[in-house]
Amino acid sequence: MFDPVSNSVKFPDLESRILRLWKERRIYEKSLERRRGAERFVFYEGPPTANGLPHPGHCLTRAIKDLFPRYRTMRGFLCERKAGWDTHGLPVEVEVCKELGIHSKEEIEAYGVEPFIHKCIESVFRYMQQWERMTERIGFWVNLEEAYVTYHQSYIESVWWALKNLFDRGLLYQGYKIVWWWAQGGTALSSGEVGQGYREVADPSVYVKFPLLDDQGKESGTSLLVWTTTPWTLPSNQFAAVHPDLEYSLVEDAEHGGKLIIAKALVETIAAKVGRTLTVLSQMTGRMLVGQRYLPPFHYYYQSLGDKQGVGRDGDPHYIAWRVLPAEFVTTDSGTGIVHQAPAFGEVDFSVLLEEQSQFAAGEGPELICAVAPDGKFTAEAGDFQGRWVKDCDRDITRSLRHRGLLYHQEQYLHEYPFCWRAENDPLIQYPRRSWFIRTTQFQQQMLDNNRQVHWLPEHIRDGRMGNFLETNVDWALSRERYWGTPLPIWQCEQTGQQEAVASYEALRNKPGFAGTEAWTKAKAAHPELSDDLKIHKPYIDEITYDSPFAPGARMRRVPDVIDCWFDSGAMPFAQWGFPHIGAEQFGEQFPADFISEALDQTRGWFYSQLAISTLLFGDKAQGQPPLALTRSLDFPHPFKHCIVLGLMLGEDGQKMSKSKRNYREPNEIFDRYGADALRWYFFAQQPPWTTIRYSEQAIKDSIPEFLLRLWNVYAFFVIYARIDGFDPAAEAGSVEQLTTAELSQAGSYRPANLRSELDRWILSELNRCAAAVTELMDAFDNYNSAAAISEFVDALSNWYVRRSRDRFWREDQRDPDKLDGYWTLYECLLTTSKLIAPFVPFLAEAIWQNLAVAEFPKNALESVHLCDFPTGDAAAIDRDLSARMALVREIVSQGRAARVGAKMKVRQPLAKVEVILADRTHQPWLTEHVTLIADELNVKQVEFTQQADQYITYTVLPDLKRLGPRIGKRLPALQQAIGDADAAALLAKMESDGHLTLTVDGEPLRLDSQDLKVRLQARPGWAAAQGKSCVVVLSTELNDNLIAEGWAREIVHVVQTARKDINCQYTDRIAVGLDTDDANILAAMVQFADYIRSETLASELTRGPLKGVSPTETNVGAAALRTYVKVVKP
RNA sequence: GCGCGCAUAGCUCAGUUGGUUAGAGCGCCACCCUGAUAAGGUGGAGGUCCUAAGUUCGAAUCUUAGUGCGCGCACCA
Repeated sequence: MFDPVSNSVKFPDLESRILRLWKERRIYEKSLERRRGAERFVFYEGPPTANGLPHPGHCLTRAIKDLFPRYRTMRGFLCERKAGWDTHGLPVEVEVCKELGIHSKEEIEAYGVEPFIHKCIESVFRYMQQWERMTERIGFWVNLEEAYVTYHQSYIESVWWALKNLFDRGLLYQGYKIVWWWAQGGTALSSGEVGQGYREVADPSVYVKFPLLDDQGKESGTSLLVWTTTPWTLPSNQFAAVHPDLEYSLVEDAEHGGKLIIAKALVETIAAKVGRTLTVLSQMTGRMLVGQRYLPPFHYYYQSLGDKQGVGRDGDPHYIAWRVLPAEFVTTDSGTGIVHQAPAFGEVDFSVLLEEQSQFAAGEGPELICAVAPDGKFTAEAGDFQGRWVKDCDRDITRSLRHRGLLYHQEQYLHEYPFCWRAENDPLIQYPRRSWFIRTTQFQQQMLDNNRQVHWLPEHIRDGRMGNFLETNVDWALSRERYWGTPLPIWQCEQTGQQEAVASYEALRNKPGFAGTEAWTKAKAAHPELSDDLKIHKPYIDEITYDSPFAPGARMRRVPDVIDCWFDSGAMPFAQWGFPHIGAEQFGEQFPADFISEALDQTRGWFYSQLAISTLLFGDKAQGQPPLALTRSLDFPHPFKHCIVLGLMLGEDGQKMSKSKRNYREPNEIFDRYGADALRWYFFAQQPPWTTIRYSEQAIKDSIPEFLLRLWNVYAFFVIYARIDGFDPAAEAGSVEQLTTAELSQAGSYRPANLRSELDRWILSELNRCAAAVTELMDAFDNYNSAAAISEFVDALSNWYVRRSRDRFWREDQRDPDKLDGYWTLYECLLTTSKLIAPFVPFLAEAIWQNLAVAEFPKNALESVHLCDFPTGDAAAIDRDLSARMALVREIVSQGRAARVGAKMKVRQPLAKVEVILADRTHQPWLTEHVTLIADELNVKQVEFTQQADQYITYTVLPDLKRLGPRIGKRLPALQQAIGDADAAALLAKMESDGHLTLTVDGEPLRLDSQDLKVRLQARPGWAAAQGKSCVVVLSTELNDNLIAEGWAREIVHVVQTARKDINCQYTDRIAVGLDTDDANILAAMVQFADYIRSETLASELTRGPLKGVSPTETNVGAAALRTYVKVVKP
């Protein structure tokens, strides 16, 4: 027996009950158990960073990550889902710093690295719990107990193994490079991280004079005009660069008093900027300027090195700096065409220096000039500016230039500039630094090849965003001079500087002379609760030393760096298992992933880091690189095959979601108000997942009545009547499991579909059509169109099948075969729908299944819908003709209603006749046999399909362009003209009689068959008619006494039904009705249709006049007053 | 500056390989139903498919250019 169903359902409450059920009965575990040994569908969880609270955008990611694994599990695959947490790196350190109210590295050091690390792990742990709660609440089934965590020792050792592999192959190297440097944080950032922090800012932009020197080293009176937006780099100026082939002009600015050299193309622009006339004195090419010496804007280095010369490779002496150099990259897009070179603060400038150095004999060339310390403050070499943050000095530097007459012009320059992605107020600077790099550029082509094999959704990511990113690949800046991260596993000989990589703690312990474990032992003794994973983190790991294999007596010490946390997450395909130290079997079984999904911002993040690491480590079988010990062959793509790239979710205001703007609602509040299913359905059904999605609370709310509640009402309807009628499938069908058609058909009263009514066969056909479509779409990762198909089916079920079936369920005879057919049909539809929606809205699906299957078959039915097989549709049950026909019926009814509205004829008033004119008469014979349905819906006595309908309509005959276009192409307009000129009715008559006709088009005959022409109908004015795409419906509005009387009767029924509702009748209550009116017509109708009124209203007594002790309902029927008395009759 | 994407009804969004009358939901207006009922349903109004040029017999759809928005990239000196 089914449990009674509340008709005022609260989805959030229902969901919490389901969550308990899943947990208590371990349904997720059982869903995997059922598929043990089956083919795998491999899913990788991109680890969320555990350093902040989740917002609705994260809910979308988790919902999509749940949808496809659930679906594939129901389709028979084994899909294990291991949770994961990204726990290292800058984000965490920054969060902890905020908490401690500190910022710089000095402050962290002063606080103490050891307690700082302890804070980091605490912070991560806290956020992980928040995320776990959201994960469970949204119904994301994932194994949280065995989550991989990037700070775990086993995980780190996997990463170490990978790094050792790269190191041993010469792919991990230390280089002196200009990096994007976070001065306050004291570390370099990867290009991926830098990319996350670009912001538009206004910087000072200065035009500075560099006075040229003559042969004697005296000022010549002419200056180079140089532009920069970073005045703070001027003290470190080393060269000025010009394009050798560019034209330059010597100009005079009379007012400012001086001769200047500017690119010819920019003279006018600069004159306009300063608002003065620049008189051109002469022209020259850049080549002619090359080699000239100038006076730099600051003397800090110049005073000691200005006259210094070095021996060039040509054997001659050359000045080592402050000369004009040729450079191809100089353009006239902006500035002056002469570029200030501070090699310490620009990658290109630095390469200019290297090039220049190569022109000198060893040790003779220019050294790098850098007046800025790693903390971003000027060094003692910058005199007055010493100790000050460089960006703060821009103003004073400009002032100094002005005082000395070197500032020619100053303005604000609006441009994008990178800031630290985690410390938003810290601008990054380019800075020379020795750091560790992975030689990814060497594998650029392989990465591109690998990427090309990935099935990206949407497709354009492949060659677009991802492809372009790979095309501009640079070596991965891996090291971070920070604290909370995977330590770089490289130990260096303190004597020779030689290095080696270590792949595990075990390997380290086996080194001769291994020592330095005291720090950890002591910490653990003082804080026994400390996680053992900290043992291989800073600062403890830094204490570990061992005997150098490179020099007797020397010790090996670890380099101090930790690594980019993106490398951590990118290593998860193997590191989640601890591969290769442990977990080789799991890795072999679960590599590569069939499916991953994250938001668009992960293109340069997790998508890239995975792809890069995998390509470098595992290569491609086809390209001959020996794969590591894997059970699967290693063809591209790996480590993932299908990737859904989610669009970013914007806040309600169209802006990026941000905590400070509060332009979104906390996920928990959404769950409490609307429920997880409502949110999920909104995600899946509102738009394809890769579109930028604007958070809309209203749309989430709407998914309840539009879908969830609509289905719930059908379900509630079924249960209400099944209980009333004692419909009890379990009494008839014994051994069931998934309640499939085959299983249900054991029941005695279950009749095969072909014996059931047209309506039953229709909805079963729709059901199977829907299931087949959803299966095909979901196999192709198309959740949007799947949801649309399901929604359409539920609409058909609710608004046509149930509505059209109601009177069957009201029949007295509980064993009426047609009634039982209805129950079986609706039961099957609901059971199958529950399975279809299970991956999408798992809570509602489960609630329905629990009642319709489990409560009814407690011993036999599978205990959760999520253990069932996904319904793929039975082709034999699909009847496309029937679908088309029923669609036509629905259109006719819809047009009939429109015609009634137009004629102001309410549906309660029966009409004698409607006439239907079809544009295409293919289905007319069938319709003729099924007119009762139409008659009933439209409340008419007779439905006629009219062929000779000229009085009602005009025909327009149109060519079927889609058919004819390819065939006759350019002749189409002439054909359209010819058809337009001809008499439509005559053409149709001809077509009707001959099956084809021939028209003269462009002087040539053209034979058309019936398929080539389409008919459009238009209702003539003057009739109560409405026209749709494929039919015109004409009402006969003439009434006779009989029709009017029946109309009265229906009015009476309406009034009585309302009264039933007013006195809160149960569905099955019998009533006594008294009607009191002076209107003879109504009285007559009451007598004439007494039986009808009684049966419609469940009235056992129908009398004229008042009922004792009952207060009447006063209504007007037409012009007459009617007093209605209703009371429940005790059985 | 370069690249990727987006632009359709008041709002949120669909629109399948180019095809005749461009759809849905919400909102609005008018109604219906009353044995799923603090539900349900029907109809209507509402659209220069961002602009312009082009390709084509035919363009919301394809091409090019432009405008606006989002995102990304970086030799922004």
